[in-house]
Amino acid sequence: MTAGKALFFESDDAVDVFEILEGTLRIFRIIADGRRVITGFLYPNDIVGISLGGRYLYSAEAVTSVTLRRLSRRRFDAAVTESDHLRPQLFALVSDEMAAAQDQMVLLSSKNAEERLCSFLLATLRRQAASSGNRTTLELPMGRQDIADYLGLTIETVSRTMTKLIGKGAIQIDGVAARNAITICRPVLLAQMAGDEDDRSREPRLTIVRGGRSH
Amino acid sequence: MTAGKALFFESDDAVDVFEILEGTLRIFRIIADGRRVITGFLYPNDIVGISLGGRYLYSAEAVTSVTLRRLSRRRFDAAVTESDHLRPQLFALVSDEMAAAQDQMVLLSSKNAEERLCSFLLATLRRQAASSGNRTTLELPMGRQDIADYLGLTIETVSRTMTKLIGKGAIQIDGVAARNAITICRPVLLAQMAGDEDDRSREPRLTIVRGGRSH
DNA sequence: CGGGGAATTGATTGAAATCAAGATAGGTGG
DNA sequence: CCACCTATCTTGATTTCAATCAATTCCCCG
Repeated sequence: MTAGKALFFESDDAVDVFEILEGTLRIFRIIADGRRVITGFLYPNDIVGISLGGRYLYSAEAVTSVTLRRLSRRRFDAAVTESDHLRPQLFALVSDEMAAAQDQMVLLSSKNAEERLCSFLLATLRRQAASSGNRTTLELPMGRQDIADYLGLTIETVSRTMTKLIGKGAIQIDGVAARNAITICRPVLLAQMAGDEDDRSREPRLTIVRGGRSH
Repeated sequence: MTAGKALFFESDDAVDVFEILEGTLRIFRIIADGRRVITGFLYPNDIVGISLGGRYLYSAEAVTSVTLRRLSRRRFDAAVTESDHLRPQLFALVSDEMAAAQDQMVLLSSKNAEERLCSFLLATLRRQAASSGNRTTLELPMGRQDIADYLGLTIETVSRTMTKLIGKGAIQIDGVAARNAITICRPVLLAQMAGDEDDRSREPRLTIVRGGRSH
C-alpha cells in the first residue's frame, strides 16, 4: 500500500484485521471542527483493527508505503479462541496498547511542548533500538504535521521546539536534506527533559496516601 | 472501603482483580513533578485491576466509600480462560476501556476548558441515566480537584468554567450546599458545547483521503 | 530553472496557569 | 448553640506558553 492511502475508516464494519509487515501506519480520528487527532503510530509486527466491537474505533492510513497481511476477522477470532498459544500473545498486545494509551493521556494532560517532543523522540528511539540494535540515531517516518497531531501541538510549535532542542545540543539533524533523520547527542538530557525519569527515591506508599472526603 | 483509601498502587504486583459493587473509584498516575493525572473513574459493575502484565498500570483510590468483590487474579484468569461465556464479556469490557481512552485522548488534545467540562458532565449524565432511568439531574461523587486532574485543567479553571455554564443557563446547581448535585437545564446546548456532536452531513470517505508523502 | 509542498522563523494574540485573596460549608469542642 | 477551624471552592489580577497569523526558506521534482 502506498503512502497516504487509507486502510479503513472509523466506524466502518470491522471485517478485517491486519498485521503490519513493513512500513508505518497512523491511526486517528477526525473531530467535529475538522481537525485530526492521531492516537497512535503502528509499526511492523503490530496488529491493527482489533476493534473489539463490530466497528473500528479509528481510521488508519499509511504514513510510508506499507505491506500488510490481511486476516478476516472471523478467522482471526476463531484462531485466537482456539489457540492457547495465540491468546496470551493477543492479550499482551492489547495490554501494551492500553499502557501506551495511558502514557499518552499523561503526556497530553500534563506535559509542555518540550517534554512532549522529548518523550516522543525517546519512545521512537527505544522502539527502533529494540528492533535493530542499540542506536543513537533515529528515523522519523512521519512528517511534522503528523507529529503535531499526535502530540496535541501545532506544526509551528513542533518545529520551534525541535530547533530549541538542537540549540541545547540535545539532538542534531543528520545531513542537509534529511529533516527526518535525527541523532540523539545527549540521551540522558533528553530523558530528563521528557519529564518522566523515575525518581524512585520516594516511597510511593508513604507519599501518595491522602485523606479523603466521606461523601 | 472508606473514601480516600488506596486500593492498590501503580507497579504493585497485580495479585487481585476487583469488581465494584457500590461507590466510585479514581485510577491515576503520579508524575515526576508530583502532579496527579486521573486516567478514569470507575463505578458499580466495573472491573478494576485487569493489569494484563504482572503489574498494575495505575493506582486506585476510593472517591466515596466503596464496596468491592475481590477475586484472586489466578482464579480470575482461569475462569476467563475456561468459560466461553466470560471471555467475550471481558473482551467487551477491555474494548470499552480502550474506546474511553481514545475519547479521552481526543478531549485532552483538542478541546478547550468549556468543551472538556461539557463532555464530562454529559458522560456522567449518560452513565447515571443508564443505571437509573432518564434524568436531567446528576451527582458528581468527586470533588473539583479530581475533575481538574481528570480533564487536564486546574481547579480554578474548572470552577470558573462551571460558573460560566451556570451563567449561560446550561446547568444549575441544586440546593445551597450541594455543589455536587447538578441539573442539566439545556442538554442540547450542552451537547453542542461539548464539541463532538456528529455532523454526518459530510461523507467521510471523500473528505478524509489525502495524498501522502512517499517516504 | 522554476513551481510547490513542507518546514522554519517571526510577531502578536489569547486561553488557561499561576499567584493571591476571600467565601462557604462542615466538623469539633467549649 | 455558637464560635472557631479547616477543607474546598470561588473569584480576581497577572503571567506565560502555545496558537494564530504571516512571511520566508528549503528541497524535491518535473
